[in-house]
Formats: sequence, structure tokens, C-alpha cells
Amino acid sequence: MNTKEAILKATLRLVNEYGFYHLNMKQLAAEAGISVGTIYLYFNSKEKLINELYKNIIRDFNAIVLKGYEEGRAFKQNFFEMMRNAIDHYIQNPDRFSFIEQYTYSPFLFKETKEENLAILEPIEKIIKEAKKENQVKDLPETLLIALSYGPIVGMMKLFIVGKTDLKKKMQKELLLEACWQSVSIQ
Amino acid sequence: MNTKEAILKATLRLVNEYGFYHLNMKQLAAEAGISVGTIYLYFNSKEKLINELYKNIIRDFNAIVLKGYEEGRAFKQNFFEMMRNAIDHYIQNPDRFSFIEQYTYSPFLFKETKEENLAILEPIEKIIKEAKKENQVKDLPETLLIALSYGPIVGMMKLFIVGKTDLKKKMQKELLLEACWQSVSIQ
Amino acid sequence: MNTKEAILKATLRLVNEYGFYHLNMKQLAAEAGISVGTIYLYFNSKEKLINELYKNIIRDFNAIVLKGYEEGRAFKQNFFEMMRNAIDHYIQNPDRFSFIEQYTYSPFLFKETKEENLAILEPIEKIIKEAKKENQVKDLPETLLIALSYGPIVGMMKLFIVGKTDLKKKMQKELLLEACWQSVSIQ
Amino acid sequence: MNTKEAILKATLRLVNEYGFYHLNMKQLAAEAGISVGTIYLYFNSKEKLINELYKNIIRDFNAIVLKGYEEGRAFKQNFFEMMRNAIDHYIQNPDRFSFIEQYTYSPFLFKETKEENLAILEPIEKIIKEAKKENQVKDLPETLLIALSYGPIVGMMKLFIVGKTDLKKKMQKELLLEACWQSVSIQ
DNA sequence: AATGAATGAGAGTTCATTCAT
DNA sequence: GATGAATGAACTCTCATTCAT
Repeated sequence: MNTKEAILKATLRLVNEYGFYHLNMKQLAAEAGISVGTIYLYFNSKEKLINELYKNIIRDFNAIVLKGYEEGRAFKQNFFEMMRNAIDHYIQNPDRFSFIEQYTYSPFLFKETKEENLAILEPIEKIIKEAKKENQVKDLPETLLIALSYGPIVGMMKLFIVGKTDLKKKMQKELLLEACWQSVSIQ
Repeated sequence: MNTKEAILKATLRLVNEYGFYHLNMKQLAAEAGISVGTIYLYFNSKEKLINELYKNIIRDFNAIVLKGYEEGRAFKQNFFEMMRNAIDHYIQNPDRFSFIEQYTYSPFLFKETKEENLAILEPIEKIIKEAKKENQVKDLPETLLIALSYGPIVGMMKLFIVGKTDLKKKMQKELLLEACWQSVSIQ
Repeated sequence: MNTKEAILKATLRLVNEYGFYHLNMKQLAAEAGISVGTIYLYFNSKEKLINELYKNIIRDFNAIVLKGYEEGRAFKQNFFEMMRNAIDHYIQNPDRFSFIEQYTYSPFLFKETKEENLAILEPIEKIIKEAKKENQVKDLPETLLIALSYGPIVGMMKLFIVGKTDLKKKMQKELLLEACWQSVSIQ
Repeated sequence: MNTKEAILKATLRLVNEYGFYHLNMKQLAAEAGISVGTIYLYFNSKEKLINELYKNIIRDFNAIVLKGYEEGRAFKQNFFEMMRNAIDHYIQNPDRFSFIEQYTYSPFLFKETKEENLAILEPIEKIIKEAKKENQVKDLPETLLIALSYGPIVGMMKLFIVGKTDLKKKMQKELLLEACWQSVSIQ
């Protein structure tokens, strides 16, 4: 692993352990196994570092979700594949899920990426729009369909992270997927 | 309004405008119209202040939600009343919603209140449990039923806050409530 | 003496002992008998502090020199009084003389005061111009007359500071004044 | 041009553009078209580099001034030749003039070269002493004669550098020389 | 109860210097 | 000879907290 990746990885770990508020460059350098000055060879500032990490996480997440999408395939199959990818990715990288949530709710930490805050919803928005055009989903506002698809997943992830549920069990995950599907699909 | 309330109100406003990360006591004092020293007459530390504000917000929220609950009344009616109260409270106090979300995802800002982070879900957990005992909800894990009830509301609130939807319209709100209800109730 | 003046005084002393290059805020706070943070209650940045000190020194110098000026009085008398004031002020405050010279030759330390760098010559420029109009000085370019009036004083101050001459002796000072006068006046 | 000279040249340029205070090795390497490490092959430290540059500049300046000196020749002719050489050198290398002035007023940047700070005055001191012995200059203290000879030149150079006068014009230069001569010579 | 000047530890950042390549 | 990534001490500046008034 190269130095830049080591820094990003250490940042992700520390932000999740201590939060944005308590992240400091000295501790970060120690966690990454480098010296403070080295961080600044790769990132111009703490803010830039956080923002770049966020962009990377969103980019990776969206790429993984979109791997579940196939042009022309039935909406149902696309929905399940994409959502399953999302859940799997979150379960395997709960720190990424937490980071996204922290980031989203830290106003003005990320002035420059304000507009990207909703990028996380783009893939789901895309298929909901397509399905809506073809009358394959309930006759509800798009935003509501998105909230019904993605909201319960976020909710379950929160419970998973605090140990209230075990999403790693296949059954739990499939029940979640099926329930989200029922919420938006025409019965 | 007394001084203590003025401080709490100013804190809520500034945290939502600038985030925990950029909140500072001098600015806070200015916002509250008092001097920095005065804050310390009412709160022992910045952390204590934040924690107390959080507890107040959760306490108020739960009290309002529980006003929609009546012992012995049909589950459906309790569900709608409580959830409607929750949504109304959030819509009228979006800063409180944002604060809760920020707080929840700032690990170790609130060491002492870690266990209270899920308190927000207590009222809904309560009626889901009762309904489950009486087989009035789908045969799904409790946690999933909670995620299905509350997750879409959080999702819609996020979209509302960034201006993507207008939850203030009665129709939008009722559609959301109905959809959440459909997710958990036996058809 | 108030805090702000103590900071300015300490700055002047340290800049002259160690130079701009080695001035640091920790040492400065110690010299002024206060803490680092206190400096920032009075000056927004190190640069602002240096600039303000410079402006004060120039302002004071010019005020003192101009005390030797009287409207309508013979050029010769004005010249001697003003120049004597300048020399006396420098002799009694050699640190101010050194500071001005350091400042003048530190490009870009003082972006904002660039245009004030020549303010030090304003009083002398003023009387040279007047004298020129009335043909009381040699027929030479203004700039040369200024250089002839002020240059030897700067030169002697440099020698005084390194201990090569004793300008405090009345004779030395009067010889310097007389020589400058001879340089510019019509014989 | 070899590497060492390239470094010295780059240093001179950057010190004059940004000042000692803002000179840094990375920028210096870029300006010289080499890498930071290479600087340290030729100079042990930043301080040593600055000091060596200073010594070179003084050495060159004195050599050029002394070219105007001829044993046994009339004082007046030596004075004019030497001073003309000095002025010409400064006019053609204003950066060297500025560097000398910056250096002179940066105490303790050059601990080791403190004693050399007046070396710049050696050639003029030399001929003034000779002339004094032979009663060819006014009966004034040596230091004052030096200040009268050299002070106005420094003064005019400062005005030249900020664009207030055009020393490149032959007339200006000759008037300056003549005026300095008048200041020290027996009428 | 209220103030706000003062504190100083600690933050983010810089940069002269080193050394493996 | 030449490189430039890496270092970490030291820098400027911030800000939660204190306390004399």
C-alpha cells in the first residue's frame, strides 16, 4: 500500500473511532505510521484530506452499486442486485457507512463538496426514475420512493453498527431487501 | 427566555449552521447575547453543554411522540398519531433533526451519553413490541420493523432539509405515513 | 504601560536584537511578560503587529521632525531644527532607526505598507521643495538634494550604532548638521 | 554557469523579490533549476549559503571599486574613479545593492560575519585616510567624511530602486559624484 | 450573576535538513 | 553528483477555560 492510501485509511479509522471533532494530524500521522510533514506532501490541508476521502468513498460506493445494474434488465432484478451490493459493501465496510453519515451531517466542514452530498443517492434515483416511467413502481413521489428504498437500509445499518442486529446473517439481509422491495413495487 | 435557554438555543442554531467542528464559545456567547464567562455559570464545559442540549432534544421529542399514544387504543391509530407527531415536530424544528443526526455520528463527543443514542427509537420500539405480541404487524424481526417505520422518515427529512421535497404539504406527509404503515402492517 | 504598548516595545527590542528573521511569538510573549494568546488579542497576526509598529515609528518620527518646522521661518533655521530633531530622536532611539532600516529592506514582509516606505522622507522633501521654489538651495535635482541632506545622517547613524563614532557628542552632531547644510545650500 | 553559481544567483534574486524572511530552500531549488538536496552538496546550511553570497558580493564590489584606484594618482581622480565604479556597479546590479542593505540590517542572521559588515566601506576609508594625511580633504572626523562620501550614494540608490530617480542618466550620476566630492574636498 | 482580558496547551502547518536511491 | 520523499522540530495561531473585577 502506498503512502497516500495509508493516510486515507488511517483517516477513515480515526474519524470513526474518535470523530471529526477529535481527529488531529499528529495522531493521524502515528496511525498511518508516518510523520506529520508527510501528510502534507499528499494533501494540502486537513480539510482537503477529509474531502478527498469522502469523494473516494462515494465514488467507490456508487461504482459498486452500479455493478448491480444492467441496461434492459427487469427493474426488480436491478433493484435487488444494486441494493444487495450496497448492503454488502456497507456490512463489509461499516466504517465507510459511518464516515458518510458523519460527513453528511457536518455542515461547513466541506464547503466545496456541498453539492456532492447527495451523490450517494444517484444510482437509486436513476433506477427509480426509469421504473416510474414504465409504471413498475407505486404511484408515489420520486423522493418518497427513494426514501422507502434507502431509508430502511440506513436504519438497519445504524442498528447493526451498535450491535442491535446482525445483518451479516443472510436471512436478515434478504428480509431487509424484500421489505424495501415491497415498499416500492406494485403489489 | 432565561439565560440558560438562550445558551441552548444559540448552541442549536450555531451547530446547525457551522457544525460541531466549528462551534466555539466566543461565537456562541455572541449569538446568545452574553459573555463567554456566563456560559460557564450554567454549564461546566463545552461537552457538558452539548450533551445537555442533546438530552433535552431527545426528551422533548419523545414526550411529543408519546402524546400520540393511548393505552388500549388500536395499534394503527397509535402508530399514525405518534409518527405524525414525530414528523410534525421535525418539520417545525428541522434544526433539532439535524442536531440529532450530527450528534449520533460524532463518536466520542459524548462519551457519557453513548447509551442514550438510541433513546430516540424507544417510543416506536415500544409500540412495535406491543403490536408484535398481538400479531398486528408483519412477522419480521423487531429491528427491521423499526427500520421500516422510522428509516423512510429520516430519509424524507434529509431530502426536505436540502430542499428536494416539501414535507410541509399535507399530502406529502400523509403519503409518507401511509407508506410506512404499509411496510409494517399485515395487509 | 498598557499591554499593547508592552507588546510593541518588546517587538522593537527583539527585532533589533535578533532580526525579523528570528523573531518568534513565544519569545516575544516572554519578553513582553505576557502569554502568546494575549498578543493576538491586540494584533491579528505577526505581520499586522510588525506593520503597526512600523507605522507608529514613522508617525512619531515625522511628528518630531516637523516640530522643528515653522511656517514662514528662514529655510536655514527650519533645516537645522528639523535635522537636529531627527538626529536627536535617532540617537536616543537607535532601535527605532535600526527597525526602520530593517523594515525598508525586507521586501514583501509588508505588502500593505509598501507605499509608506518613503514616508520617512516626507518632511525633508517638503522643505527642500519650498526652498527650491525660492532658490535657496543649489540648482540640483530634488532627489539629489534629499539624498545629500539625509544620506550622511543615515551613514553616520550606521557608524554610531556599530560604535565607530560618538554622535552623542555635541560637536560631532553639529559638524554633521553643518556639513549637510553646506551640501545643499547656496554658498 | 556551474551549479554553485546558479544557486547563488537564484538566492540573490529570491532574497530581493521576497526577502530573507520568505526565502525557502524548495523555492530556491526550483529557481536554480535543481533539487533541494543538491543545494546541500554545495552549502552546509541556509545560513552558510547566505553568508557566502554576502562575502562574494562584498568581495566583488570592493575589487571593482579598487580598480578605480591608482597609487600615487591625485586624490580627486581616485575619488571620482572609485565612486563612479561603485555607482555603476550598483546601477547595473541593483539586486546586489538591495541584498547588502538587507543583510546589514538583519542582526544575527550572520553571526559569523558581523565583523565584515563594514568591509563595504574599506576602499573609501582607505583613500579618505590617505587624503586626510595630505590635507586634501576638509578638516572633519574621518567617519563624517566617509558618511558624506558614501551616504548620498546610498540615498540616491534607494530612490533609484523605487523609481524616484533615474541614475542611469549620465547627468544624474555626474551631479551626484560632483556633489559628494564638494562635500569632502577643500574648496 | 455577569464580565471579558488573560491564559497556555494544543491545534494545523511549514520548512531546513537528511539519506536511500 | 543529483534527487526528492520523508522527517519532526518549531512555527503561527486558536480557543476552552479561568478569575479578578
